[in-house]
Amino acid sequence: MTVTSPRKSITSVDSSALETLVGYNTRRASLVITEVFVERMAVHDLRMVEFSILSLVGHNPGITSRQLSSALSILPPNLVSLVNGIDKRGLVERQPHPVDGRAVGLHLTSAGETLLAEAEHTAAQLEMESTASLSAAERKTLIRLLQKIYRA
Amino acid sequence: MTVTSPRKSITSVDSSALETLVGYNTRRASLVITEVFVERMAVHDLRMVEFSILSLVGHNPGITSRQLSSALSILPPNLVSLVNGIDKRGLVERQPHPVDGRAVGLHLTSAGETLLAEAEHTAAQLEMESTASLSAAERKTLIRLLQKIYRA
DNA sequence: TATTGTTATACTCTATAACTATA
DNA sequence: TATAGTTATAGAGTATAACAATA
Repeated sequence: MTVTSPRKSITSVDSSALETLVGYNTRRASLVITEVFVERMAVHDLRMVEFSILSLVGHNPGITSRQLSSALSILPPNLVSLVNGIDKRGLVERQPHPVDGRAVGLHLTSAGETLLAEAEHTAAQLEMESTASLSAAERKTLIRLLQKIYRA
Repeated sequence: MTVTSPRKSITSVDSSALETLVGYNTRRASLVITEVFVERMAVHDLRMVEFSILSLVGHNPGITSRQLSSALSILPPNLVSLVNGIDKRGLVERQPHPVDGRAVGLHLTSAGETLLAEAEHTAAQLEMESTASLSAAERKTLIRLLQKIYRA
C-alpha cells in the first residue's frame, strides 16, 4: 500500500544549513550594512559606488578610469556614466594624463574635497552604527579575516 | 600669481581609506566567494538564489513562498519566476497548505532531494576553496562575527 | 481589513561587442 | 597589435502598484 506523508506547515524557518556557509553569512551581513549605508549617505546624494570612486580619486589624485575599474571591480563601460555624473556635479575634474595620451587623470575639485570629507565622516558613523554589536577588537578581526579572503 | 599644481600619474592604487570600512571589506569578500560559487554551481545549473531556495525547501518541507521571501530578503513578486523555474524543472512540488487556503506549501521532489544533496556537497567544497586562506578556527570566528551584524 | 500569491512594470546593476584614438 | 575610453545594448537583480482569492 502507498502511504502519503502528511503535509505539515512550518512555524519558524530553519536556515541552519545555509548558515554554515561563509558565503551566505557574508552576503547577509553585506545586505544589512549596505542598507544602512544607502540610508545615511542619501543626505550627500551619494550611492555606495559613487562614494567609493570619490574616495579613490581623493586619495589617488590623477587616477585613471581604468585604474578605478580594476580597483573596484567595475567594468569600464559601467564606469562611464558614473564618472560623468560626479563630473557634471562639479565634484571631479578630468585632466590630460601626463604621459599617456589615451588616458585621463581624475582629480577632486574643492567641492569634491569638501563633500568627500563630509561623506567619510558619515561613513565612519554609519559603520559604527551598523556594526554596533561588535567590539573594536572584533571589528578589527573581522576586517582582517575578510581581507584574507579577497586578497588570497 | 597662480601656481598650477603638477598633474602626476599614479602607479599603484591606494585603497587604504576604503579598507578601514567593514562594509567595503564585506562586499569585496562577498564578490570573491560569489564568483567561485557561480562557477562551481554551474554544473548543477543552479544560481546562488536557486540553491538557497532549494536548501530552505529541503530543510523546511511545506515552507511557503512568503516564508521564503522573508528568510532570503527577496520580495514576493521576484520569487514567483524563481519558484516557477525550479518547479518546471521538477525539483519542487506545490502542495495545498494544510491550514491556510491562500498559501501553498513547497516540497522537494526526489529529483530535488538528489540535486540538493549534490549541490550541498559542491557548496561545501567551494566554500573551503574560496576561504582556503582561513584556518577552521578563523572560518568559525568569521561566521560568528558576521552573524552578530545581521542578527543585531 | 489584512495577507498570500501573482501580474505588470520600472529602475538599477552587471555584462558583452564594437568603435576611436593613442601607444 | 594592444590599450584607454566610450557607445550601444542585453541580461540579471531589485523595487512598487495593483489585483484575485482567502483569512
